[in-house]
Amino acid sequence: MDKMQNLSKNQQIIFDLIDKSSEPMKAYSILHNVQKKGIKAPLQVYRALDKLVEIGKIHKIESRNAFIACHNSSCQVSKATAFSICEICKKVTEISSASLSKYLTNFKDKDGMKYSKYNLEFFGLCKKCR
Amino acid sequence: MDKMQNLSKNQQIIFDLIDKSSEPMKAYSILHNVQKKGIKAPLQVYRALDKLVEIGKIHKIESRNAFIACHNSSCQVSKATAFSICEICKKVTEISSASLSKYLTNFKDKDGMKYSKYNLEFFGLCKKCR
DNA sequence: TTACATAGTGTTATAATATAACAATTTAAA
DNA sequence: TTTAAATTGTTATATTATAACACTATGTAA
Ligand SMILES: [Zn+2]
Ligand SMILES: [Zn+2]
Ligand SMILES: [Zn+2]
Ligand SMILES: [Zn+2]
Repeated sequence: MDKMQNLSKNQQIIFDLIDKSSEPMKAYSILHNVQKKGIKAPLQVYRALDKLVEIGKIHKIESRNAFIACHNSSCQVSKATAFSICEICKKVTEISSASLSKYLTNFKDKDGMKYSKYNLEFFGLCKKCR
Repeated sequence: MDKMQNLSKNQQIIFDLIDKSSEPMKAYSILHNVQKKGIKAPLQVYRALDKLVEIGKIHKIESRNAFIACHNSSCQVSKATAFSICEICKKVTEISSASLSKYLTNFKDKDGMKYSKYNLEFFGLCKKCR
């Protein structure tokens, strides 16, 4: 539930790698980078990724099949995520906007349904690429 | 730009199938269903899907790798999409909310950046599954 | 009409992403 | 300490998506 829990060996290795990376990392690129540390099979990577996503240490960028570390302390453990994605340089940034998360968390559809979770991906050109 | 343009043979076959479906369809399930109509290879499916997405006749549900027909005449040609997804029955519905699309289309991040496109996926339980 | 450009098709092969199944080991509680 | 839950290791396989190349249809403009 919180992000303080201890990670297992593989989880820690993979989290450290993603956390250091300046860009979202793909599963097989992660695999490549941790083979020298003894993680040899895709499944070992995917299992760690699943857990890290579940506890909110990382997020999956669905449109890119890639993973980034969460740097947003207020993000509700992977339950409410928003990202900006540059269509040229592919830079991905987690958006941390109280008003946006408030708006979406409270959003009700036509039937009055409220949602327990959302993922939002914005696309455009980043500062550098404009 | 508009949705009125003529579709090619393969595009029409694949659009008709997705449009008739009550749920999002996956590429290889589509392939399976159109083989009797002469579409034999994955690439034929993916090319049609790419085009249909581009012109806004269908949308890709990124978290599911599946495709649904657009039934939202006001949706800005795949540039601004929102869906609700039931986590039990997997039912997916395109959300058509003027206030939501207005809010997101006008959303500016901390640096004042406005985005040209977004995709939002809400998760929860649908009416039936609650 | 002809020439040209653009979009679409068919095909084979292969790349990239992700999970199934099973056995063993470690860790955390009761 | 015993038991349950989580994690690991491993092999094999399933699923999703693209590369490369040759050919065909369609629209447009001289
Ligand atoms: Zn986060
Ligand atoms: Zn950029
Ligand atoms: Zn739509
Ligand atoms: Zn449901």
